[in-house]
Amino acid sequence: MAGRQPRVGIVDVARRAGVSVGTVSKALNGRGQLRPETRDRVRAAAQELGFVPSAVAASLHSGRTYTVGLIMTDHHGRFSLPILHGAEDALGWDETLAFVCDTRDDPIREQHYVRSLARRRVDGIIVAGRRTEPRPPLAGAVTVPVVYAFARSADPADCSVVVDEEGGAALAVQHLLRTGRRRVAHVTGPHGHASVRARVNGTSRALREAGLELAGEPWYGGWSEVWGRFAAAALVREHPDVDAIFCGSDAIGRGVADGLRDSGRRVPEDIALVGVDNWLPTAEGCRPALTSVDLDLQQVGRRAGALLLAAIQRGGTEPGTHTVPCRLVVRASSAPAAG
Amino acid sequence: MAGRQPRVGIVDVARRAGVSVGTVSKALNGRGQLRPETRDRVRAAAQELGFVPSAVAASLHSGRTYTVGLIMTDHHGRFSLPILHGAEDALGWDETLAFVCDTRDDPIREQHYVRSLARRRVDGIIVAGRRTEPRPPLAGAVTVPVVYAFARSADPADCSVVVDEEGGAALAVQHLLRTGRRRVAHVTGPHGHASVRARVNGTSRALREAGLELAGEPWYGGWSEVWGRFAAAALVREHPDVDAIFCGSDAIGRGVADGLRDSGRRVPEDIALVGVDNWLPTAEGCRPALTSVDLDLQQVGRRAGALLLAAIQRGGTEPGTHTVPCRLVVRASSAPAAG
DNA sequence: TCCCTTGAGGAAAAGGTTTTCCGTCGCTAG
DNA sequence: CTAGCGACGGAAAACCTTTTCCTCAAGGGA
Repeated sequence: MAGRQPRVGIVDVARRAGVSVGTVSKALNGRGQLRPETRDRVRAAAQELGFVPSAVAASLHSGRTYTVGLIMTDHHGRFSLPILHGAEDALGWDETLAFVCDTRDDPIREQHYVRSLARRRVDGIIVAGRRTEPRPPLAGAVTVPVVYAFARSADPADCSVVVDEEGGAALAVQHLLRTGRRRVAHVTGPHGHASVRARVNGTSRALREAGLELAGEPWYGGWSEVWGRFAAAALVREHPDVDAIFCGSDAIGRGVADGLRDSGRRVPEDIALVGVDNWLPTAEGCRPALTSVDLDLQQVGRRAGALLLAAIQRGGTEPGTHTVPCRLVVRASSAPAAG
Repeated sequence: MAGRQPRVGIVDVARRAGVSVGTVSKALNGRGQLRPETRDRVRAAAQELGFVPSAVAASLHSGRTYTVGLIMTDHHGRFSLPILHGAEDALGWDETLAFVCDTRDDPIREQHYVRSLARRRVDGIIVAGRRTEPRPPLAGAVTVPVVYAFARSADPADCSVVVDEEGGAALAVQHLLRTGRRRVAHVTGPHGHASVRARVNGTSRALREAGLELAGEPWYGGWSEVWGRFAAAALVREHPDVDAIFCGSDAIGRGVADGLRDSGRRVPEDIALVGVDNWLPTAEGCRPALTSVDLDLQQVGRRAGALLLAAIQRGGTEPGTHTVPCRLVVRASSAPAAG
């Protein structure tokens, strides 16, 4: 199909409508002073000819492309796609389109993409990180506004939007306490991870505020179900009186749920569970369905998009790290204790 | 940052290097006849000035934007992201950038995106479907080549790349037979789904070729773990002698695995399991890890990208449906029966 | 009656490259 | 000595809109 017909341009429309090209532009964009009848005639001509104005030419003139780059580092898109959706919402999805660039964790590739985006004159760039470790800022002289989302830039002079992970952890723990739990343990990811640290802090803080403390040390491990299963078995052996476990991820949570069942503990009757990520396939596949802290990445994306838009319009981002709160999604795994 | 300095253009480079703009263009693009010394001088000037050529202006001239649209309909990106990766590989990720458009399953939105892409003069469009149901072709007069990936277009005159689902099912069954299984059952998704049908067909064919037949009817249900668990329990009751189950998805497979364990059957000792999708979080989280048919979507994307590229260069796609084979990824759930 | 104002639409510049077509210079060969 | 050629690089058109003046005509007020 589409046998390379020579594109119909604004001049063709002008000829057909019997007006000048300037008039066509005005008619189609609702600018200038035109008789309604002329406007209609032009619109009709454009319609009949199937005229599609070239955003390329328009960009050349206006200097704006209504285009942004989204640099993502998680190839599965679990974090970056919600961010993209939020950003689209904020930027006006019918106005601004996004180039999605998956760096595949290769700095060289990332550099390439940044250059590519610069050449294409994107209006701005959103960098969507993976886990919330601060990341090195984009290399090279970037001449457009950049907003880092989810993973903040290591340079505090950059503009970043992050999740309030500590607050999210507190939310989880407070919920567990409200359901009557008192002996809360914490099974989480690798020691040293920024988000692991934040969650430990939030957990401790919430417990302290309630006059309690963590049951044992946090259990550091991986992000996997296997680790969750293993940790659950060990945990009930070491702390048989635990009645709630806050898990650093849904995968861990699901592993813990299985591990507890294997150890003869019932969830939530004996032990309540809360995870993090609210990742539906895992949280809802869990037995029982897993209460989870939703990082609200879409909101992160919206915020990032709004900041980027402001930066584009004003020219230049204002530095600073913006924090978005988490939400708790309650499911069966944290139903109040029977007793 | 980026205090809206007036962009350095090719004329600035020309002035600095003491040559004309045409010469700068030639020097930077390695075209024309230039003294090496001139070339170097220009390159140096460009470097010093931090000149970044505008792809917008270049596109305006050449008519190509080195840009494609990727229309996706699965917001989680489980299918479309691998396709995007493959497409990038084929299109040259350092040449061509992709606008990613998530329709959120809204035809209006899709239309909007198509128009948006047309205005931006993308060189082509890839439509990445969800499950492999044929989908209605893009609405409106699309003037650039379109390739449908994963879900074929309902219009056979379009160009589509799909997975050989039937072959994939056969692969799974043949593998089960090779490990010594003889009584194979099939638990799958909703009756009527194109991919469900294809997998049933592939299953029957492979069994027939081995002189066997399916143990009972296929178990139609949903794509969820819950369905898998339920089906497993019912299945062992109704067909106690089954020694292998081919599951229509990894989620189902995982549910089946759990259901079997609950029913006191061991996987793989008593019953071997194979799933479809090779979706790591599910397949590897499964106990035991689930052997799975990998749809090789990246390959689908590569193929689609290659076809699109050819169409762009020649102007117009050649119609037809292209099929990409699946791969089997063997894990613990299908180890040979002990006996 | 004449000037001014307002409404409608045209002409042309601008935006940043690429590319084609020429011109010039320095040589070489006849 | 001159025609001709090769090497190098400049001038300008082309790509497609948008936007800023401008012009022209008609109508209104003094």
